[in-house]
Amino acid sequence: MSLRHAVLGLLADTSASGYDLMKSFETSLDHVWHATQSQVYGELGKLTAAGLLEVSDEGPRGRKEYVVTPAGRDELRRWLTETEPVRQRRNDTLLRVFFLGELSTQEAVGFLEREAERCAGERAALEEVEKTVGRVEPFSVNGRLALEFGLRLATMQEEWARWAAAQVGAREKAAGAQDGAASHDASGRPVEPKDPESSER
Amino acid sequence: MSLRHAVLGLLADTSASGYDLMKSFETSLDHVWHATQSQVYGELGKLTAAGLLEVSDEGPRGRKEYVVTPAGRDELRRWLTETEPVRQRRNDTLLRVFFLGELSTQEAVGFLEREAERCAGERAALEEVEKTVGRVEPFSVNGRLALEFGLRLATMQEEWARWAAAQVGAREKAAGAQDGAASHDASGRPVEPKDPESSER
DNA sequence: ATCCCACATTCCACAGTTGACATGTCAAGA
DNA sequence: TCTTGACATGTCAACTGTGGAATGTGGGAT
Repeated sequence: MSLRHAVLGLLADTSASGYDLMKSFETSLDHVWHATQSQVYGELGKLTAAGLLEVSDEGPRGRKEYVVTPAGRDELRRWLTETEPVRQRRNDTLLRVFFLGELSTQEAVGFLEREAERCAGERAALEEVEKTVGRVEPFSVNGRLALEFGLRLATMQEEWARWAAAQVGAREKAAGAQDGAASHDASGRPVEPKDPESSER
Repeated sequence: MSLRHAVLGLLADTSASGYDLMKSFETSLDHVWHATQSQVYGELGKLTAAGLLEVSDEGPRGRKEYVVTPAGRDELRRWLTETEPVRQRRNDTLLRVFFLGELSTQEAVGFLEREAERCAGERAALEEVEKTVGRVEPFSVNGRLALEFGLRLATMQEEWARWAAAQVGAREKAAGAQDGAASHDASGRPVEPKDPESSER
């Protein structure tokens, strides 16, 4: 559902072609709202049919320039002010954490350490973006908010993964001769207590 | 794709019926891997047809008890050790952050403050779980790792949202008589710089 | 005996996502 | 002139996800 709003939002200030929008999705929004060609062109058609967009111009090569209609602008505002963000309900890494008991402690620690390294790499990349942005041009004010989120998230995840690796590694030491038993909880089931929310927005 | 692995993982230690699995998804895994009835029963059929599960028992009311086959166990291990977690590529909240410029500063601050309150509530709920778990029964060792992740995530998100609200609010003050201009960057487009990664795993 | 709720399974129509495929045009460079 | 890569659009089939609906059974309480 938010694809339509992403398209409306991108067009809110500047009209653009489908191809331009694709570029925006690839460069700026890829990790905030990934969208494929099929989706974007499909959505443009739907939004136009629904009267939320209109074709403002046509150029060479079949180019169509889209602009938001007043109805489209209203819909964008309605979405922003009257609906709640949809929370994410799936997290592949955490799913795997639940089943780490299927692995040896060494393998489990390895998984968590790889995760930490991946996050460290991501944090470094974001820090690089932060530097570039500071030097090159006035950064989008809202883009900077999102960048900070990404930085804090990467940092948090890295720290958690390192902590988790240390926890799992420490269990091996404490378990000593009871390695097999210590990899599982009392019932051997990792799913018995109420699961913590790990939803991400 | 990970639904199949979630099912395999849940069955790895204890055989269960489709209905039991549904309960596990609802209670323990709902925020780690949400799954619907259609999906679970559908997947059970596919996994059984593929030889990764088998029906070990049948009971009253058409009950079928499923157990993982050796091939199923191998597939679970392969997934855990040979594939990387799929990263999330969409985040509704951050998408909205990109378009906060469409709102008044007051509205934008309101959005961020509501977000912070939601996260605070989530953190409180997780802390409650943490306490309950400490008192009631031995908590799954891996479940506790996930719980800690959820806590850190909620905390990080709350702090970020409060920071962001303060940033946006401070811009209003600094802008003073230039309120309209200050809500946008130089070009009025929130998407120009390379977007920070906000992917969540 | 009857009722009701939990146990238990199967199925549906629709929407969203993926990862391409396909075709055509323009403009710059060789 | 020809080539090539970017510009530009549209479409497809398969899969996943959603939010139910539907049907039937067992067992405990009244």
